Amino acid sequence: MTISLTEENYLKAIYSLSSSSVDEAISTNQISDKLNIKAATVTDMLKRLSEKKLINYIPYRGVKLNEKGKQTAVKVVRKHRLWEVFLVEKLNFKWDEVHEIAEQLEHINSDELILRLDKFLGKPKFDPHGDPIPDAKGLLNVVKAVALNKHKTKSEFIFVGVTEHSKSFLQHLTAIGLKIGDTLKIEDINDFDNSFKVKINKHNTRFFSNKVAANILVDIKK
Amino acid sequence: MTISLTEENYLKAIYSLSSSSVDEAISTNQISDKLNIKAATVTDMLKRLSEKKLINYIPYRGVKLNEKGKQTAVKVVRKHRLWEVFLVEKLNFKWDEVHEIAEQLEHINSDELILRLDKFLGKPKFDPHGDPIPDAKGLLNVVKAVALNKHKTKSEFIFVGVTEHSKSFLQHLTAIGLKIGDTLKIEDINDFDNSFKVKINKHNTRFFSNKVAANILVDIKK
DNA sequence: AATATTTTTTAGCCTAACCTAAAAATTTAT
DNA sequence: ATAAATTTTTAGGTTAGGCTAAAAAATATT
Ligand SMILES: [Mn+2]
Ligand SMILES: [Mn+2]
Ligand SMILES: [Mn+2]
Ligand SMILES: [Mn+2]
Repeated sequence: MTISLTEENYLKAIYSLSSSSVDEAISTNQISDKLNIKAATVTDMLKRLSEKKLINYIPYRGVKLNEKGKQTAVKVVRKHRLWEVFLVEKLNFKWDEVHEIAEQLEHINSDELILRLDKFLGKPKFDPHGDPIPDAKGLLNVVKAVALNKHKTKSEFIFVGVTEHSKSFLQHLTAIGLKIGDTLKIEDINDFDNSFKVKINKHNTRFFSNKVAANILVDIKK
Repeated sequence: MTISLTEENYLKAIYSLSSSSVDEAISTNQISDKLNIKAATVTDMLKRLSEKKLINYIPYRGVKLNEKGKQTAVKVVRKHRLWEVFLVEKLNFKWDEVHEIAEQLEHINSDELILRLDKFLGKPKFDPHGDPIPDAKGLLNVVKAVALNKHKTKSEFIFVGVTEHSKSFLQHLTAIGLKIGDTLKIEDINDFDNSFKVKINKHNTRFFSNKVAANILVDIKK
């Protein structure tokens, strides 16, 4: 039984929606919004994925991935993130340029290729956006990082990832001069608009809107 | 106007058929045989490619690529061969393992990616099977190599490529111990079955069936 | 030149993956 | 507990890319 590119994209979407709302069923409309595909079409596909035993679908009640479906989705995510590492580390793309190309490459079907690509890249644990790369068994380092705007303390943080992957957001961070691994220290939070005054690498002071801060993931520096 | 994966495969097939019979129109049946798609389906597609101004198609008279179609086909070939070099040179695949994966990778759509991949690989001129890689402008080193079995002389040759790309043939050459770049000297041609007795790199004597010799391309050693 | 064979096209069908409009089920508000 | 609003499904349509069977055109044989 073969899984089409389109089916892979539906599974990936359901997987991604599931990880933000743990253990709850995903609705037709959520998938429709995420993929920009009309709800009626999504219903069609859910029936087909259910037929193929990749999901548990109850009409009107939503959908969950089963083991097979989750495995398939995680594999696509693994491929996506490995290819992003390849594009940045080996071909010198910038982190805001790789997502669209990886959207294509993630559907290339060859286990041997993933295996060798992973080895060639030195078995990376994270992609250029700080997202964890599932291992060959589908196991994934859960990232316990928290968005910068959830913190109020003036302690030091390390910038470990982003939750938004749009070109404009990533380019904005590059323009500010912020890269993954940088040290961040909250110096002030403005009462008026909840914007952040932050010191980067103990050198440069920058201001982040709350929206920017909400999409920056940090670990507390030890 | 976007060109689908399927359309790319038809254009590539027509291109490949054209290079063996220069300047003659390609028939519906030739394409049907090459792609293992029924002739009626091919006719359908030829009408569509003609609509899209990628080919010159005259019903009952066959088809030729026009400039646009040729350009598209050559670009797919360029991508295919660059990816094969990547797989062999960087990921250590064997030359008989890469074709199927390259059949997928050749459809990844990103000019910037081809550009950077080419640079990363050191702008290679030939793929692992000795096939020339078209440059960014679509220009191609014409290979003037001749099949070994066309030669009768006992002079020395260099093995520069293969005309057959099947796994079984390539594995056979590997088993014999023959690699691209090796020196070949015809020691004898058997009257009975036209098989070749050949010395490889002045060391090892091997016997090639005429069919094998027909698929080995050689240059005369200077 | 007429007939037989081969090649190609046309006609009619199918499936995957999309769509819109309408109906049905569920959820929310009164 | 109804009624209104929202969500989801069903019904019917489209396009790309495949198929088979039959018709038409081109080519080969007598
Ligand atoms: Mn991405
Ligand atoms: Mn990423
Ligand atoms: Mn190949
Ligand atoms: Mn090749």
